[in-house]
Amino acid sequence: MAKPDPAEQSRSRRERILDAAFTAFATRGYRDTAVDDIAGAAETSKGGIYFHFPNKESIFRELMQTTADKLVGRVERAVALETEPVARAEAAIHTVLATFAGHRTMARLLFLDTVGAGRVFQAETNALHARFAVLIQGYLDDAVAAGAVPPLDTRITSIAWFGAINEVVGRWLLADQAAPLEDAYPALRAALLRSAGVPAERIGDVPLPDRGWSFPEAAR
Amino acid sequence: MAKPDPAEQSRSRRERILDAAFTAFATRGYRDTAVDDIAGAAETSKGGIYFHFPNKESIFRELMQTTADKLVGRVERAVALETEPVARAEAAIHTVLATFAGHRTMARLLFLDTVGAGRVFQAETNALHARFAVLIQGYLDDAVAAGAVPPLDTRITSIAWFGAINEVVGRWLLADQAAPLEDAYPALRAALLRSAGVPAERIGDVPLPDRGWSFPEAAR
DNA sequence: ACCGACCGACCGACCAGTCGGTCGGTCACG
DNA sequence: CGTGACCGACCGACTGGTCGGTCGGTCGGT
Repeated sequence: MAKPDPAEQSRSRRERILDAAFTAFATRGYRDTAVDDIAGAAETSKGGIYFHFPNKESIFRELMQTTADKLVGRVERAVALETEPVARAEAAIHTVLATFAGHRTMARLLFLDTVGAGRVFQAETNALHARFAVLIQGYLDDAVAAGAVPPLDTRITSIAWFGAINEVVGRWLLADQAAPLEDAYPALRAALLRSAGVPAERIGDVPLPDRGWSFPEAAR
Repeated sequence: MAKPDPAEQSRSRRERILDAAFTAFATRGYRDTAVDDIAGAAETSKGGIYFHFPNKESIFRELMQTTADKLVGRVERAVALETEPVARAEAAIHTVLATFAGHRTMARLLFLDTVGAGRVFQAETNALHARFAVLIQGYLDDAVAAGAVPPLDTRITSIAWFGAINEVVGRWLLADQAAPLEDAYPALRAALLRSAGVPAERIGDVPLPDRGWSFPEAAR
């Protein structure tokens, strides 16, 4: 079957490695994937891998890069089909969910803190997130029950809340010289309350961030 | 100074280890923290640590547990001071942000995928998140410019959007037998659009999830 | 004399990355 | 053509280093 075909074979060997690494990283995580594992799955050897890549990290980087590119591409194409702003946003959200729904491994690679965490801690983290989400869901359920908020899917909403908070805190943590975390409070509060359907009057005015240097790009 | 005070000294040794581990895990991450590091920082020895803890993981678990407890406690206390549902939600959000603002290490331990990821990948992940957030921010800015949405802090909002999506996908990934990801779309879409101030008419009706067995608790 | 707290040298598993070597092919050149 | 120098792709045993966990031993207090 299909004689070696040297050039093609050799060119595809690199792809095979990438494929194998993709699956391995996505399922076992970066840290728990040994280069030998990848070699095995790609039906090659460690030496073969190090012929094509300078080190383990570069494989991961390339994978992240191209995978993210693929997703961004999809989103941008979907968005381009719409003209009305809200419809564009909807298209973006939908594309992301649809893509991940169809490519679970892609999701794992991109979105899970798959880098490093061993199975155990994945579970640990998961439990932690769940704990907070349930806490939030309780409050939301109360709000719905009290009629302060229209009926809504409190489960998804609470997960979204937690994710939003998590991300805002995370970005703050990783920013080199971040503004005080509390500066984010007004906008975050407003976004979350609105997302749960709290009427605008109840939320009140939200100060906008200073425009004109919206991103500290000047100091360079 | 301060004579040994045997009992107290011995009781506090455990605390010292916990403290040292807390800082170490929060700054270097779980994987990059060697037990010897903790021992050094706690001014004890590896053997001393293994006298108090069965293994490295248990130290981490205990830390996560108590830290989360502390935070949940604060939130619940703050919430208990309010009666009106929306005010309660606000209190919760505010408490979380305020706590983290004052305890950066606590935030790192709890919220960063600090488990395992080496510095490099932290940055990698950060860049990835930023990339998507900026993408979203672009769409939001457009929407604001087009008047489809009232002026708002698009930076924070886009971060929140990304976080929300990220979390929803993440939970779906980790769920043992999750409903199709697309089932989450209507609720997530509605939450996000509302959070950006899209008028209710534009969003339309959102089907509620089946109630009556809202959480598969029955099968046990 | 005994015990509980603690010490630190040591073991063994694991793994990224290296390096000497193989092997199929290719390309002058006679 | 045949052939031998050469090369690039690939192999896998090995190395160097790290790190969790162990274990025989010390030591102060009772």
